[in-house]
Amino acid sequence: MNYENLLREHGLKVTPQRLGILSLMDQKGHISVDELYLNIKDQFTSISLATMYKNVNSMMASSVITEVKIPKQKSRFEIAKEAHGHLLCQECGEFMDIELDLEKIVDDVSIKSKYKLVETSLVLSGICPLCQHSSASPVSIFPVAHSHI
Amino acid sequence: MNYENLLREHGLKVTPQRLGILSLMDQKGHISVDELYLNIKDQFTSISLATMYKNVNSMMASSVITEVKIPKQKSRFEIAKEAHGHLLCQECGEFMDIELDLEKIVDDVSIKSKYKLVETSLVLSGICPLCQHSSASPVSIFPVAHSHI
DNA sequence: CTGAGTGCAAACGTTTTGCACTTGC
DNA sequence: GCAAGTGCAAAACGTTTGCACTCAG
Repeated sequence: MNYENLLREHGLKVTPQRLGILSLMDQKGHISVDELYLNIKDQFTSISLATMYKNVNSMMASSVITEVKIPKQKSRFEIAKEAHGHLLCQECGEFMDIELDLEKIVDDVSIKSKYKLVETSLVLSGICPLCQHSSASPVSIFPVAHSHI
Repeated sequence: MNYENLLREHGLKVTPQRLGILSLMDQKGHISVDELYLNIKDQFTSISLATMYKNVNSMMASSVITEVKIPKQKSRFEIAKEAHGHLLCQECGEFMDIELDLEKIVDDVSIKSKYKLVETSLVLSGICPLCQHSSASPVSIFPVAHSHI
């Protein structure tokens, strides 16, 4: 993915900090502001949290990235892409995209409500296959558990 | 609805404050902590915000209420009920429940991902019928706009 | 060159915590 | 009577802002 063009297309200046943020976001898929900050300090030792927030906010405003709000967790951010859903393991915190075919539901709701729908946000939560078997541990709340390698 | 039993069934003590919170939540449907606090001060002049948060947290922990996270907005809380979705007008902030038939999608995702799904969170956002016609105002961000009477 | 972006410190709003007091059961 | 809940003030967060400096275009 070409982050420079991505930024330019949305009218934002290209800075090393922004490139770092986007590349990290692209690698990790979904990431919270503080994870982002912790990780990026390796490359930009003097970057400030304020800069992180300013960039996250400006990139959200220009729709370069989007915020994913997850029940009982802090928001994560991802590079904007076509509509899709998210799947969360409540045990180990694994979090992934899922393809989504909400057309039927969206059409149905549009007709009944007469709303003009422009955005959908779906998060399904449950227990991933690994957590179902391994350690039938009761209430482990993240962060981190086993690795899904 | 019988709030006293609701609390007892979930192992929480019945206090006037909690009854007030639940009744308010029931009336308003979805409400944020500070709206809750503002409204409840009429009845409990000396209630503290800390108590509000403690109660919201304990009732969430015992699944008496659930949190609804909405893109670009503060969380609202509602009394727990069967799975359903939410519909938000981005213009005026109208927010309502919608019936949901996600069975097909949930089944599909379960099979493909092997997750055991236990929770779904869906928010559809768009423009309500009234906002589509009335004032084609550009970027009005809430709170409050016209009344949907 | 100029406006946008950066970094720092301070300010802000929200949520949590510790502690003494009160209340539900 | 005792654990749980309440209220207050203080602390801890997360996020934003103002300002001087730097850098991208």
